[in-house]
Amino acid sequence: MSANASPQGTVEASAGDVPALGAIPAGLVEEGQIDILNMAAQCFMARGYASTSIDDVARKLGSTKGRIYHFFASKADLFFAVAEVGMQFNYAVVDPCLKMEASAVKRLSHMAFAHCLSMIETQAYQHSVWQGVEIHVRGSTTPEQRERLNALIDSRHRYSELFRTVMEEAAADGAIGYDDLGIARQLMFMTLNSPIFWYKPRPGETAHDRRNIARQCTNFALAGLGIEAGR
Amino acid sequence: MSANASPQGTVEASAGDVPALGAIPAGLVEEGQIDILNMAAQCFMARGYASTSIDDVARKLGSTKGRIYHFFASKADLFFAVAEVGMQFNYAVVDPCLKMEASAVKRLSHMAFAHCLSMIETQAYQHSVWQGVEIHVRGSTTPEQRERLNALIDSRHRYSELFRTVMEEAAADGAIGYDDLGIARQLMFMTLNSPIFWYKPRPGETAHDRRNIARQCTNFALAGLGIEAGR
DNA sequence: TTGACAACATACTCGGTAGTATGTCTAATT
DNA sequence: AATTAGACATACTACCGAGTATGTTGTCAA
Repeated sequence: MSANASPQGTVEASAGDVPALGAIPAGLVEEGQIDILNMAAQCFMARGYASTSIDDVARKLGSTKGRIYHFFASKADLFFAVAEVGMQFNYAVVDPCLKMEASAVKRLSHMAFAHCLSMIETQAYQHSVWQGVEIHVRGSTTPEQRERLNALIDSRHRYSELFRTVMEEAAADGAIGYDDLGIARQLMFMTLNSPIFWYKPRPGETAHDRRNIARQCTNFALAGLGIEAGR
Repeated sequence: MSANASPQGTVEASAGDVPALGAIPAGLVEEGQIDILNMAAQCFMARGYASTSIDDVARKLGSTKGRIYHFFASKADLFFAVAEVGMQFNYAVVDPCLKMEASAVKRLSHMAFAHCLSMIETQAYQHSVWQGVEIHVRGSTTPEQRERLNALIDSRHRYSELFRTVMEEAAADGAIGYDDLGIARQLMFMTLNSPIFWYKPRPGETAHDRRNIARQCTNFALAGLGIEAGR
C-alpha cells in the first residue's frame, strides 16, 4: 500500500546472490512484520501449518497473540503472507537468469541452481510454500482466503512455466532428452526442491558450502534430464 | 496378535508385482480394520494428519467414531498403523530385489523401480509415512507414541540403508558416480518418492501406464547418479 | 499537555475435536 | 433359552486454540 522506500530498494540478485533471511523484498511488508514472518515460517516448517498455533508463533517471538493479530487478520492470512514472500524470493533470483544471453541449457542450468540455492537459503519460507500448494491449508473455508490460496498456486504455476519454456527450448536444441515433459519437470523440481526437507545448516557452514550443495542437486537434476555435468 | 491365516499368506512380490490397495500383508491387521486403514490413509493424504478429524474418517467410512475407536486406541494409533502398513508394503517389494543374483547396479535399478512403483500403487499409505517422518505428528506428547514414532523413523532409516549398501557396492564397481553419498541418496529417494505428491490416477489407466511412470522416475534417478539408461 | 494513534498485552468467548461412557444389536456359544 | 462378547452407534465431556474485545504504554503532533 504505502510507497515505503527501503534502504536496499528492489532486490537485484544475480544467480546465486540470494537474499539472506530477514532481507525481505522491499515494499511487501511493514517493518514490524519481518520478525513475525520469520518466526512463523520457522514454526510452520517445524510442526506444519495445522498443528502450529498462533500462540506457538507468539511464544517464539517472546510476545503474545496481540502482536500477531495486530498485523495479520487471521492465521491463514499470516500463512499466506509467508508463502507469498517465499515466492517473491524465488522470482527475484530466477528472473535474472531468464534474461541471460546464453543457450537454453545454460539458462536452464543457472535457473536450476538459483532456484535450488533459494530453497536452501530461505528454507522455512519455501516449506510454507510447499504446504500451501500441497493444500494442507484446506479448512480455509473462507471464500476470500480460498482466493488467496488460488493466487498462491497460480503464482507457483506461472513460476513453474518459466522453467517449462526454457526446457522446451533446450529440447528443441537437442540438448536434453526426456520422455514426458510434464513428468520430467516434476522430477527436476522435486530434486531441486528437496533441500527444503533434508537440508539442515551445519555449525560452521559457509555460503560456499551451501552453493556446493546446490550444485550437487543441480547436477543431479540436469543429469536426470540427460545433460552432462554442465556448468 | 492372533495367528490369523489369510488366503494369500505372505506377500511374495517380485519386483513390480505390487500389492493392490486392500491387499494388506497378512497377520498385521484384523479383517475389520482394512477399510478403516484405507480410508484413513486417503484422508491423511488429502488434508494432512493434523487437519484430519476422526469424524472425517468415519464419515468417509459411512459410519461413526465408535467403529474407529473400537479398533484403534487413539488418532495417533490409527495413523501409525497406516504408516507401518505402508512401510510393510515397501519392504515386501524391495526385499526380493536385494536377493537377486546380479550386479549391484542391476539390483539397485530393480530396487529403485520397485520402490517407485510402490509409491504409486500405495500412494495414500506412503503419504502418511512421509508425514510421519516429516514429524508433523508432533503433538504426540504421549511417551508411548513417541516410541512409536521413533520406531517408524527407524524402520524408514533401515529401509534407506538397504539402498545405501547397494549404492556403495555399485560405486565400488565404478558403475555410478556421485560427490556426497548422503546427498546422492537423498536426491535419489526424493525422485523416486515424488509420485507420492504429484501422481493422480488417470481414468482409463492400466498397470502398464503406472509401470511406465515408475520407469521414467527410475531412469531419471539413475541418470542423476551417473548411470546410462540401464535396464 | 493533551489528544491521538500505533503497538502491543490481557482477558475472555466459543466452536471444533479427541476421547469416553454407555447403549444396542447380532451372532455364536452352552 | 440364556448368556456372552464382538461390533458398532449415540450422547456426552473436557480441552485446546482461533478469534475478539478491551486495556495499557509509549511516542509524536499540534
